[in-house]
Amino acid sequence: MARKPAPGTRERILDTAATLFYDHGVQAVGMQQIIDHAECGKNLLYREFSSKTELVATYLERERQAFLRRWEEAGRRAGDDPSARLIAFMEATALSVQSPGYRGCPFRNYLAEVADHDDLPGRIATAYLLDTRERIESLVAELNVADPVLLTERIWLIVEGLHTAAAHPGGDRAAQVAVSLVKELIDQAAGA
Amino acid sequence: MARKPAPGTRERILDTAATLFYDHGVQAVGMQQIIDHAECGKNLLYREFSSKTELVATYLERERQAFLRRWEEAGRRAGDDPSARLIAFMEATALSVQSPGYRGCPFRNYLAEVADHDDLPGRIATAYLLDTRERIESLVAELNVADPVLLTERIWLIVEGLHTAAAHPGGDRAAQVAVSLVKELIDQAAGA
DNA sequence: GTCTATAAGCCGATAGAC
DNA sequence: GTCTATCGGCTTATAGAC
Repeated sequence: MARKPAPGTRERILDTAATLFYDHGVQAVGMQQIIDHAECGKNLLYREFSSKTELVATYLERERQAFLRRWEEAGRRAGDDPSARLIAFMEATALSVQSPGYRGCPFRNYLAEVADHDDLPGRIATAYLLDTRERIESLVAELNVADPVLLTERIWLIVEGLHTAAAHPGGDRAAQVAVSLVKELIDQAAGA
Repeated sequence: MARKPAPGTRERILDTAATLFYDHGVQAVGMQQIIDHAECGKNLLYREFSSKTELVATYLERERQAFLRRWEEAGRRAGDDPSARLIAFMEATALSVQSPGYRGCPFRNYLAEVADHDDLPGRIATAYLLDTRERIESLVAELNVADPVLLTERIWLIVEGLHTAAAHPGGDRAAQVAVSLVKELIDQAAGA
């Protein structure tokens, strides 16, 4: 009789790969390296993930799902007020970029290191960016501001800057500065 | 006697490598690919650049020199007023990120795709970031604003965001938005 | 574990200027 | 013929894939 597949193998490989991909970049990590760290055989890895591209896509998709959960949780705690939800999103982002070992946004890093955005990982990464931007756009549309397009563009610029700046030397204060600046822009657009 | 070395060989190879490195990422481009595009032999490339790391470092260093020239030229045209110089820098940056084929800042892309920042290319890239940030800091210090540290952090956040956002889908308006936002922040900090 | 492709880097072979 | 800039193939390691 055949041996039963060990449960959680796929997740364990994916965990290992995700850590390596994030810490060293997708291109710099080889399949052999993942196998060594996951302590599995090549056959097992290729049984679960038919190619490196698929493994990368799964890694990014899992990150995307995690982002969506964080977004929903932050939104739930912030209630119905769109400005509170925007600030909650900024604070959640600020928290994530301040986590130890932060090395930039996985999606932005992927798009920076791989030029071809037409394969599955590239489509997931661009979808993440467009989706996040649209979520901000929707919340801003609920605010009663004179120029919602401008405010959306400004917040998005700060979000992009936050992810990038926090990964660079001297980026320790970026999170705090980004949150306070977005608050000020919302107040300024809504208030006065 | 002996054959004369062809003039401009080093520059031609470097031009080719720079284009490939920028368009496809440093890691994705092999030495053979550079040789094929530059239409030279391996020996010639390795005579001019002893390793790929050195070639990448030379590429980044040349980009850094080009940045310094643009900075000085923009500063010269803006005159002595620090706020005019800051805005001139933002406008020059806005222009560069709107150039066709823009695929992000070469230094930030390098740091995103290579995790080890201790080798020569990594040191050049981080030096560029710290230097640029300090230049902004110096100009802001010349302004009479209540909180120069905060204004510096805010402008830097927008600069980081501009480089990143302009490379992403829907980033067409980022340049214009970044310039106008920095103008507003300077006016707000100095004026009212 | 093995296979093929390709990476970086090295060296014998080639060829063009005197 | 001689000398050297340049070329193309070689080596070793490692990539992805079966």
